[in-house]
Amino acid sequence: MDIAEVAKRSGVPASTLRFYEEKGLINSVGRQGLRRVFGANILERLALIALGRVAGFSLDEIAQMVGASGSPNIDRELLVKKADELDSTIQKLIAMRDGLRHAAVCSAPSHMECPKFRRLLGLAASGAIKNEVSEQLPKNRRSND
Amino acid sequence: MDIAEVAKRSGVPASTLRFYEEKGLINSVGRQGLRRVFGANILERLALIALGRVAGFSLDEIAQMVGASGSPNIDRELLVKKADELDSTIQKLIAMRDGLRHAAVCSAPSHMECPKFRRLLGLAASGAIKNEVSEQLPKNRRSND
DNA sequence: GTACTACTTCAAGTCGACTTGAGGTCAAGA
DNA sequence: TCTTGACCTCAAGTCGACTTGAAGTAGTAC
Repeated sequence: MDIAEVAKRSGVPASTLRFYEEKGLINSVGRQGLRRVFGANILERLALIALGRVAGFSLDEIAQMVGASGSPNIDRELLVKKADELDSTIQKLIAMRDGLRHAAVCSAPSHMECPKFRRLLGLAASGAIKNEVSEQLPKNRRSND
Repeated sequence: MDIAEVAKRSGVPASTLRFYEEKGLINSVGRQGLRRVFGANILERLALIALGRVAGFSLDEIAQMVGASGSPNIDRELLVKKADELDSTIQKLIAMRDGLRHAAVCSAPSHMECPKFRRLLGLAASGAIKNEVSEQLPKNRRSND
């Protein structure tokens, strides 16, 4: 497969594939002239990378886990840790969602006068929600536009 | 309150407070010489901003909602929309968390040979999880270090 | 044999939310 | 009075994950 084929099949832009290769996240099986040639397992590898990104790993972390070569040392402890982090993120987002949903239908003249909203505000202010959440997820990626 | 006081009470660094003021997210009630003087409601305002950030609003969006002045036009429709977005984010994170958690205890010799892990991989590859999630949350903020 | 197109490299730019640094001002304490 | 230290402004830097652009090359179609 050439880079365009991989891009098409995976939805990952060619520029990103080159970038990933440079970072050591993927590699091509060889070249045809100048052009990279990728093996079939590249798609799986890209899926693995996508998975890692969604789970909140940075590209560097992912590179460490999957190495430059195969699909080896995914540290099980690390997985548990990430799962736990995700869990606490989820809890916070649930609190947020419920708060937003209530605020949307709340009959108080202004949100500031709604006790539920104020409680939510308190949560945010106290930092109960604040950090961690933002540290959890990868940066903004706009859908391959 | 001077800026240091606000910083201490809110946990928001002074540099960030200046930045927020510049952006029109907050304003001081006046000056004492050069120094900004903030009213008591600044803390509530900052909480509101923190809340917005956690909910996935950008600073610009927040600025629009809270205006430069008081706590006015928080658009209820927008709240519902954000709540829905949060909800779908939550669903995806839950899938991720469960997948990670399983992978951590899975007895398959390599993750690649575990059917559950491969299913998760498939999800990530298909884009079922992929985007939106990353577009949901604000950028990385390192806990005021 | 030449035009075309899809690839290549490498450097630089982008985005959002801040932080950092240089250089300046001002009120209070020794 | 002089120094200290907390504040000020404004410009520039940072971070991660890419994208974009310029300039070059190589395989294919005519």
